[in-house]
Amino acid sequence: MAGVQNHLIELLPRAGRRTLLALCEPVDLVLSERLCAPGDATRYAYFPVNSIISLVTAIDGKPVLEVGMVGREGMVGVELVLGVLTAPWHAVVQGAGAAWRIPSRTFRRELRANQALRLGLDRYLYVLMAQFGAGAACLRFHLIGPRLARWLLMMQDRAHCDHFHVTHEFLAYMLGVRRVGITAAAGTLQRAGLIEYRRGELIVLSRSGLEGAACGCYAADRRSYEALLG
Amino acid sequence: MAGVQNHLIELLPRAGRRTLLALCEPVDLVLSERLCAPGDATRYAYFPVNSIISLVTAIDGKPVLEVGMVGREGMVGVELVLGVLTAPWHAVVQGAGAAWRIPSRTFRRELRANQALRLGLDRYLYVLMAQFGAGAACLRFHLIGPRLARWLLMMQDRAHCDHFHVTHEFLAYMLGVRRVGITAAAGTLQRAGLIEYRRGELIVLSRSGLEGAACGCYAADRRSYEALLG
DNA sequence: TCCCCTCTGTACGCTAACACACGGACGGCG
DNA sequence: CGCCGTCCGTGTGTTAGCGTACAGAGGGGA
Repeated sequence: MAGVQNHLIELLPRAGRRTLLALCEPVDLVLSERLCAPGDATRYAYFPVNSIISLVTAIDGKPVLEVGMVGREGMVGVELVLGVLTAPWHAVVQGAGAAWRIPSRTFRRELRANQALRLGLDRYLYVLMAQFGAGAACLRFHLIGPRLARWLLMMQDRAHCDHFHVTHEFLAYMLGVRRVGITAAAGTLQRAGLIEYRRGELIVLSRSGLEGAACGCYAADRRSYEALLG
Repeated sequence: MAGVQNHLIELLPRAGRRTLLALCEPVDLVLSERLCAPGDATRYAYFPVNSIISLVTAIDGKPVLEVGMVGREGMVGVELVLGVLTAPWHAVVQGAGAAWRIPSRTFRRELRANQALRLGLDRYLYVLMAQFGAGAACLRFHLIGPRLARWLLMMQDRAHCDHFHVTHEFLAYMLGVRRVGITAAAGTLQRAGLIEYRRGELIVLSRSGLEGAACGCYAADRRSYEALLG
């Protein structure tokens, strides 16, 4: 029980937590694994422990832009909470690690029985929606540099360590920009001494520096989460 | 009962519909009225009949970009469904008209009692989330022209008439672009014979033409709604 | 050790959209 | 009828980011 390590589960009262965990199985998610795709029936819900999953939206079926990031503060498969069996986006493992997994049917049954679970996940859904709204504005009005800084901070929050495996190419994909755009922005952050990277490994040197470089959306997101699930 | 005219309510079984309507009162929403703002406690939920409401997201407290549009196919106040009492965005009346209104407390109580209501609204929430995700990609990758065409079509669907009162200035605000950008795009649509406008009045001349000019996001949104609430 | 593949740096031309500014046109109101 | 506020058209210069292309630098595998 001490090793649960998913915030949404930890928020449950003792009894509800125990029954939910009894229905879950621990899994190791591997890098680039696709947990679901739009249109496909969702087979499992996931509660990440130290894994990280990106929610990636598609245009004409092709995934093009990250719209959400899920770590131990959240879950993958929110559509099940709303009684829908297919996901509206791709969910791609972006940081390998452990997660709790529960079959869709079992999860939906438990949702009906476990009131506290339902209430907690409803709040998480609200936070997600709020982030989507704010994220759209960020995408439209903020420059690549601040957006990159924000992304790195979100990543670090979920990775719980200061270095991770990402290429410029990948970052460009997540932020919906060209690789060259990332090279420029990341170069600036590196010259400022905030990060350091080489060949796909990136290290955060100054968290506070990044917070200064990031747009206000990062702080806003955190406040929103804290207020409802803190 | 014949005059209900809100799709979410009409989807309810006869009994549930009747009890919900008994708790609602009809109101007339006036142009530019603000139904809620982020941070404020939501006082009422609204089920538009022939009114139209824009959901507008803010950066640093200033509303800057429309992220959703609500007409008789939806509702304002979804946060209440998730058990949260404050809205994450502004809701601004964009087309005057009638709506059903229900106080927050009453609505939440009814939600607990009326299972069908809850199930229907959950699905609506899913559609909203899906639209937010897709909308972000649209915002990022599509040009002003197609986005404008899409917006006009969404508006027409909800207004149920082919002319409405909007200025270029206002359209620019909704789409998060400059007024001049709209002038250029709207001029193109007008020269193509798809719309006609003068001094704040805009008329759709060719719906099918607009459908051709709009990005695929319009059709995708409709499909998504039809699939779940059609 | 050498090769090849991946990743990063840089360069060039292009364009959608930006900021700002101004003039003209319509229309309500006195 | 004339005034003035609102709304639309246009023009000029600027910029962030795009598409593309190529070269060098690591690093792993044969």
